[in-house]
Amino acid sequence: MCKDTVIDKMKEAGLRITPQRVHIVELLYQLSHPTADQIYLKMTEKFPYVSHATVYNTLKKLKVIGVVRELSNGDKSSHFEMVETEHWHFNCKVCGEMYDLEAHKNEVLMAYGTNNYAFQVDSFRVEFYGVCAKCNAK
Amino acid sequence: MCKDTVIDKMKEAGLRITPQRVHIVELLYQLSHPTADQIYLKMTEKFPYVSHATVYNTLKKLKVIGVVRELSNGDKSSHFEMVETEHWHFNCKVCGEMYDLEAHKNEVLMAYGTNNYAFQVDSFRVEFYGVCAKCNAK
DNA sequence: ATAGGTGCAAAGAGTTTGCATATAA
DNA sequence: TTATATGCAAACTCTTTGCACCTAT
Repeated sequence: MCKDTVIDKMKEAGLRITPQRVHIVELLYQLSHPTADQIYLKMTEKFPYVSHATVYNTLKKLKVIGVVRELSNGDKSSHFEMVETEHWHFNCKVCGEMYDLEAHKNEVLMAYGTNNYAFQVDSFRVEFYGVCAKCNAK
Repeated sequence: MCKDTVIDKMKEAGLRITPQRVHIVELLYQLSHPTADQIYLKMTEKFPYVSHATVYNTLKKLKVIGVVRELSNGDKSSHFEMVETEHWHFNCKVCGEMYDLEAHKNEVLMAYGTNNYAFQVDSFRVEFYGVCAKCNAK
């Protein structure tokens, strides 16, 4: 999903396309699953008077219309990323780094349950997102 | 992993086995991925003067020794669960409910990309936990 | 005996809200 | 034109911290 598609979806959803919002979308592509505050800090380079409210508010709306996903792994603050269908992350319990796994996917899968790989994988979980049976029935 | 195994791991890690901590472990089994505050509230039934500090502190230590995992999906507060190797959750974007998927796993997998199932699956992600290559090399 | 845990209260951090002003449509 | 977004500041919620007392080992 490219930037223009995201902006189209925002228009469809009745959201206004402001320069701030466009830049937030751009930063979501540029930065690697940033926190709200990381986006805020980058924003200030282009919009020195941007407020936290704008960043949080926009991220929340992008999430509601389904183009952004909020991630957290028990760090203080949430991370955000553009929604793509398949998603793989590796979370290091030592340094707290969150890796995107497009490149390392097979290596991590192989590493699961062995000690012979650069990544040491202790466990994994799978998260599905959508509408549950109960809400679907309404 | 049963309660006694968890308590053994706590001893091995040099943690003291207090009545409060035993009860927190029990509640982690009884409740379905509770928040810290849900555990705190249940605690007060047995320990009327328990403090938030005790609950948060204990959950953190259980997490560090690897028997508890902290989950979050952008709700205000984190959810906690006992670590088991394979983990599947379904997160409903309408009601916010988090379902354990042992029973529904196949149904959810089938539902991915179709409209013919009770669960409507929009996307998924996979989270691995362990030690990254960089930290492993140290 | 003593290192570590508990309960209390206050502080900290991230996020949200209310409101006046500004702006996209 | 006008409904919506922005920026500011204050409020709110979740989590952590400091400290005196207590307790598991």
